[in-house]
Amino acid sequence: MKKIDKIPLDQIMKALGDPIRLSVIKQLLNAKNQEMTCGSFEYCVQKATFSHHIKILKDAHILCERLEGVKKFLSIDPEVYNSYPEILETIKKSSCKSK
Amino acid sequence: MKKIDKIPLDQIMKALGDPIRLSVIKQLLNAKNQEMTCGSFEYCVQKATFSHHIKILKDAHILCERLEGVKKFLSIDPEVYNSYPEILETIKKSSCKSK
DNA sequence: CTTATTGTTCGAAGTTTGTCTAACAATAAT
DNA sequence: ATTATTGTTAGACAAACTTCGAACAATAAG
Repeated sequence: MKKIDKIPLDQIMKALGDPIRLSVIKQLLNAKNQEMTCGSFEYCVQKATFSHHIKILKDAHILCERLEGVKKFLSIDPEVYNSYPEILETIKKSSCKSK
Repeated sequence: MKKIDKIPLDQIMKALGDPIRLSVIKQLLNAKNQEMTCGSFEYCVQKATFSHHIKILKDAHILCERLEGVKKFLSIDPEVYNSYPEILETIKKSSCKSK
């Protein structure tokens, strides 16, 4: 149980350096309550591949989840809003497709 | 000779998702006149490897260069200041090592 | 002309990544 | 009990990435 004091920027950047993962963040920023289930995202790969990308975002502590029965609600980790607000701002403004 | 209308954010992120390359940007942000020669950077890999990372940053249109004899002065592409100022701001504030 | 400086290019080796299909697990609904 | 929904895991594979040493190229200095 190791506490992450601060997520290194290069790991954040690496995790976000992919169109699918960037799209996930963008969709979350536009979503009601800032949360979505895996299945409610729009993506252009197989389910398993998408799950893989979600895992990368969770491993990088960019996403966190909330369970509700069989559903998992994903949202952006509050720590990202605190540590890297400009990055979220940049993604929001970017033209990366969000759907 | 193709003109780049806008550099996609995911490509910027991918290029910056590496500690060496992030360090290059950080060192440039702290440098006098915002420019440095390849040889004046601090890095912990072989010369050839470093050259490879510089090439990635140039291919992503994050760096541009100015020749002066046998030296190449590298600097951050002005387009990055225009399109993604918050990212440079984030790197400047980050604790990624700059030397 | 020879040597030093500055930086790139060329394989090669090993690692990581992205993708898929298939199978699995857990809850919910019929 | 069976079936549907939601999502993960395992195995496989090709493509991309990181790194290195060695060779190369171009200019500058002796």
